[in-house]
Amino acid sequence: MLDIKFIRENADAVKKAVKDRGLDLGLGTLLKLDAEKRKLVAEMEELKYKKNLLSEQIAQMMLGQKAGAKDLVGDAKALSQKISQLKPKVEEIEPKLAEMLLNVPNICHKSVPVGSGRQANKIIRSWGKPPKPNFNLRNHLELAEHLGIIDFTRASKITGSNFVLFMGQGARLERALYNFMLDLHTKKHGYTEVFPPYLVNRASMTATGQLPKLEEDMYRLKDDDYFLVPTAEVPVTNIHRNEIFKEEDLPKCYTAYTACFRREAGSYGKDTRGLTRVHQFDKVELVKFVTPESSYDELESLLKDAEEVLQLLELPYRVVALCTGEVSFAASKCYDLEAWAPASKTWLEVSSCSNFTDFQARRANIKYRSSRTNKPEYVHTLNGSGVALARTVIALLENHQKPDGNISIPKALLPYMDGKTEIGNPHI
RNA sequence: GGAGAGGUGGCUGAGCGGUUUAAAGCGGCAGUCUUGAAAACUGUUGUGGGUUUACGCCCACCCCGAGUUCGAAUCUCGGCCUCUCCGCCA
Repeated sequence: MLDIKFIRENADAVKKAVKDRGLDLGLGTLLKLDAEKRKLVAEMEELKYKKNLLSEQIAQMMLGQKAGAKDLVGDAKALSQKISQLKPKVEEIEPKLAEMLLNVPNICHKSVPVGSGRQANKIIRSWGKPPKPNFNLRNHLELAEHLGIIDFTRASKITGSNFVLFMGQGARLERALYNFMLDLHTKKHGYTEVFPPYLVNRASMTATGQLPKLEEDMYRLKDDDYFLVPTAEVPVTNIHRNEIFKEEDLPKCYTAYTACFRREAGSYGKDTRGLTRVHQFDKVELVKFVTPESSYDELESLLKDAEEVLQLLELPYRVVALCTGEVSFAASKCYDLEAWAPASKTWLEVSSCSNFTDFQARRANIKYRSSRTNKPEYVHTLNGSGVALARTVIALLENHQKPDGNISIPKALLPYMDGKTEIGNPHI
């Protein structure tokens, strides 16, 4: 959420930012409602002031056992009535204004390329070389079937389409991957490990920006109005909702493994086969709470922490800076990490590293006591996948396959695979 | 799930219709004293919003939301959360 005061004073800049994202919001209406509301509130507060004065007089007269209080009570009553006539007008505007405000996106950083669509994104750098084998590569579906490590058919029987059932070495690989990532981020990169609830309430979802915009893409438990986490970003960022940090406690860095649940509504027909777009996937997430001055530097280091996962897994990837049209609603700047899948011949988005500046912090009311102003100021929040598993598994299978269809395990992962150097079909 | 108790400022804790603009203590900050520090003493000390060139003034906030009243931290109703006991349970 942007500061309404900021929008008021920088209307043109905000309008341009919204336009750069390819959105069309009635900012004029928002500003008009805001002005209208302030006028009404000022009027109402003036009346309240008078009423409070009268009440005080009445109190003193009653205590002094003086007569005449009755007349004043009548006056006060009249004021109360006037106030209650204004109240509904304000209450009509408030929710409209709040909703409009929640739907204004963050303003992109000046370094973000202006444009819309993937083609406007900017490739920052690439790492690793795609394998050039002298045999025919199998895609991840063929490999999964060959090795017997993923059973999509039975997953559909158990739940429905686009769910995954990892079996045997596949399940083992999944566990190895997130343990490896958690160890890397806690031991080498200094993040604190957390294991949060998988269900969160509406306030938490609103604070990180999933609501109200993306409600249809979330799994919701109607009896309790709880949501299944679409990413660990939600529970982990909300750890500090309505809190004030000491400046010396920043930056605060967390990493968390959770399953992630997404309905993927509106993406029917896209990536319907395999692991690319599934309703439940595993992810290790990185979340930071930092001072405003440091947030863009922290974004770069967050990105490097995520990149190292792919480097150690020996997966070729590229870093993409998203353009204004592609940066997510709550973010001011975002890098995607895309791993190369050589058989599918596609770049797979396995990580998204974003700086949300004070956008989430304002919604979530997360502050720190600044030594500069000695007042509570909003922190900046960042998060990134470190990394998302299902798609990383695609890249891992396709890049590390051998001519016989077995998968060689990268060195960094060996300690997590009981020393097994490859995954093979146990029945062959 | 059932019964009871409770949720007050950074913390402890009083107040249970109008001298409360929320007592007192602890903590924090500033000053006096001191070579320096501690102690002691003095002062100060929340958040959000509106308005003002500014000093300031005003409104709201005692878990959240409605209500009663001229007036609510205090009374009523609904919700959320915490603790204790019971039940159920991996």
